[in-house]
Amino acid sequence: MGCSKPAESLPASKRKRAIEEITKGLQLANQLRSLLNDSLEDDVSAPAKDLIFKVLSSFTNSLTILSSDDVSQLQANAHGHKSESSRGSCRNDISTIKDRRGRYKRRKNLQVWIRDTPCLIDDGHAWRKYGQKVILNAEHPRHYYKCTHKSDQRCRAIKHVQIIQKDPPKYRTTYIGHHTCKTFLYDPRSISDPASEDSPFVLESFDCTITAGEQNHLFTSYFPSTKQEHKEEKTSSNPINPKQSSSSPDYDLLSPSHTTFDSFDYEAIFSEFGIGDVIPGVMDMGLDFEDDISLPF
DNA sequence: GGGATTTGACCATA
DNA sequence: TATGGTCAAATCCC
Repeated sequence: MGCSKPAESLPASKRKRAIEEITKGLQLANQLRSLLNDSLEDDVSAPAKDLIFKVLSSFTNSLTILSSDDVSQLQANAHGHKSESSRGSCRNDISTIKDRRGRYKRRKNLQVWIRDTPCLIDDGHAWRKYGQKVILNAEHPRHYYKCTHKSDQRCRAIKHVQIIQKDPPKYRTTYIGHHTCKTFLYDPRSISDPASEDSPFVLESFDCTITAGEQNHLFTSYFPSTKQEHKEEKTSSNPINPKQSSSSPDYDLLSPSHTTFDSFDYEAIFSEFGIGDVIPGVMDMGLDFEDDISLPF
């Protein structure tokens, strides 16, 4: 998470606007980069590309700085929140526990990130599956994951994974809410939490077959592995069902050093290198945590 | 034995 | 009321 000091003095509304503007700038810079890629010869466009690269980096850093206080705010606001782990910890009152079953507040208006990928991706966070549901008119069930650190660090991030297309394979991963856990195993210089991303977006058609050179360039400094995630993805041919045995070619792509990344940098990196499309989302940006945690915007 | 996954039941929302 | 989201006991696996 950010080593940079957040823009704490900035009012939430202004900060939100600033982020929106920067996000817009990021998109425009991306368009410019695409134009440069299309229209100019390499030797001519190299300086321009370099410039664009710096502009994109600058926007990315700005977003990181502006967003980096989300977690501290969340944790501060979460003070006094009833412990998740206390739920059901006392097994001698089963009837009481059963009575409470399913009593929860459904999350809504959370920030959402959607990724459509031809293979499953390791986002660098540890997830625990907590449910699976057959979705109407969907060929494959949806799988529900929450952050492993939900109980010990009250991290509220969850994700849903669903196969939306079989041939060619297409997985839709929906990230909901921000990671508030501090267990980041990655290089803190490079990694920012999804919490840093202030604009929901849809990533479409991420190409898992980028070259090794590109992968090294993109990921080498970014990602060691998450033990649990790595294990999960290595031991499963069906990435959505980790318990099944493994030999899927798709899954071979999931070397953690190559595919582990955080969503925010995911956008930044792939924007910068022109891999995959970043499409701004239109989803509600508000937050409505069940324990009244709220982001400043 | 402890942590992760499975799965049926319950609840919220449209 | 149908559907999706979450819970938690049972089960599995290392």
